[in-house]
Amino acid sequence: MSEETTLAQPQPVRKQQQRSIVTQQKLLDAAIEAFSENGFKGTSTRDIAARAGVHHPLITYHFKNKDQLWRAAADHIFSAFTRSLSKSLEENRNMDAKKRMSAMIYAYVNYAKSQPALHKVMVQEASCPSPRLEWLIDTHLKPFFEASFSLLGELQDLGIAPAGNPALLFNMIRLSSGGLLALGNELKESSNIDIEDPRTLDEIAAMIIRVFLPGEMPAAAAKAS
Amino acid sequence: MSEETTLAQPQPVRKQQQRSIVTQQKLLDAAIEAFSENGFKGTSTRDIAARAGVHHPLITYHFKNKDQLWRAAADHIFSAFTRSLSKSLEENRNMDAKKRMSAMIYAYVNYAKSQPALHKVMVQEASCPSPRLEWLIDTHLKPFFEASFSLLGELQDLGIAPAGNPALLFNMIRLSSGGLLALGNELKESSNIDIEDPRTLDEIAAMIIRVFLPGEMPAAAAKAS
DNA sequence: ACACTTTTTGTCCAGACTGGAAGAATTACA
DNA sequence: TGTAATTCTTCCAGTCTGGACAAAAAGTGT
Repeated sequence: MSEETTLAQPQPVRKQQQRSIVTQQKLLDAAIEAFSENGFKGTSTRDIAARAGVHHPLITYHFKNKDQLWRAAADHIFSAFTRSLSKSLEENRNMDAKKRMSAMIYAYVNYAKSQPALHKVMVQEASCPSPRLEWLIDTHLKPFFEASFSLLGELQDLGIAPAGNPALLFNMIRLSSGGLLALGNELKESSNIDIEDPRTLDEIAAMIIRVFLPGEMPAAAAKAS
Repeated sequence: MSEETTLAQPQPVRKQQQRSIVTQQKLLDAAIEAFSENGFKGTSTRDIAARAGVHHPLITYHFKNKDQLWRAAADHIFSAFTRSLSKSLEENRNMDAKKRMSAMIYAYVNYAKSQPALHKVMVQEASCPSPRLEWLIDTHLKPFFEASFSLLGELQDLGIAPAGNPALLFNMIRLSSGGLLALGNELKESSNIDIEDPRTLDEIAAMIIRVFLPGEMPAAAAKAS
């Protein structure tokens, strides 16, 4: 379920051809782009096919229908996202809680920049309850969120993060990074913030840490949390 | 340009009829709802008309076309929004800077709850540069944003708000309130946050103030900023 | 080289879409 | 009350939608 290739066909007798993998990848990339620009309803399968440089009936062939294509595309970016964040947590396993959280914030900001669709898709789907939204939350968001809540709780106990509902706090962090970067063009015009400038990304991450994790780690707890 | 009624016709010889005003209002409300759910491309004029309980050619009659209807609808909520925030600033003109900013945050959170379209529309339009986006920024966002930047700068000088680019800081505040509330359904599922509960709104506003305005006003500067 | 499978292409469909035309109904005002 | 402007309704044309299908092409494995 969580991997691409061999999505539509039940059990291929022969191995999947290279060109088929390429087509699927092109369709997924195009789908992410299109869906994040125009939402699910606002995107036509023909538009996706055109962006991918491919004939539109190939969508039916590879992904069965528009809904399945959406799921595959969302799965694609969200698993890459959680993979990237898990990796960051993994690499900093031995660091103290503040360093771990900071590293995660940097990872979040960078991934959100490279894939703003991540947040746009959420906003578009969050409008009204839909099977797509539910699937997305259960499959990708919940596990990662719950881990973050507890890490934040830890930081609150240490007096590093401000008090209050950690879930709320986490979502504010999430919006200050992912939500901010999703606004892209608007920020340039309205606030003279250029997210294309790599220094801006560091500035954003640094500010999030300054704002949401203002405390310092006590020397005693600096090694193990 | 900034007011509804008499949008399509050049100069009506007779005054506008009551039923016409009602129809326009119903169409505007329906349009806001529909556009915020499905984006510009994803919304059909027929859908809007159906939500408004009105025949679809009335859109042509009252607003000329889909694009003009979008502009009228956006104008509607954004001018109500800036009006609401200006009122808050006005009422607290004599208070100190922190109180003024706090009041604005409360106003922002409350308006974003009652009109989540405000933020959804921005995210949907921010995807790619569009004449609609530019118009929205120039007409409604920029004036209000610039006032906020300078108020925030003031708070930074007083050591109340964290240091850094005030424009960035302001946008984080904006996303932590408006962006958060736009996620509505998702938060309930993913983070067990119920934005329908009025206490949640207070909790959000209080947390934003705690996080973004952690300093206290110096006694000397408490009266005049 | 061959038969057989996977992948792509071209074409078609029924329904929904936008924008607009034209006439009927309603209302304002003298 | 009569009539002319305003508002609403009914229809149509041309385009786009998601999806279906057969036939062609390309690749696989023996």
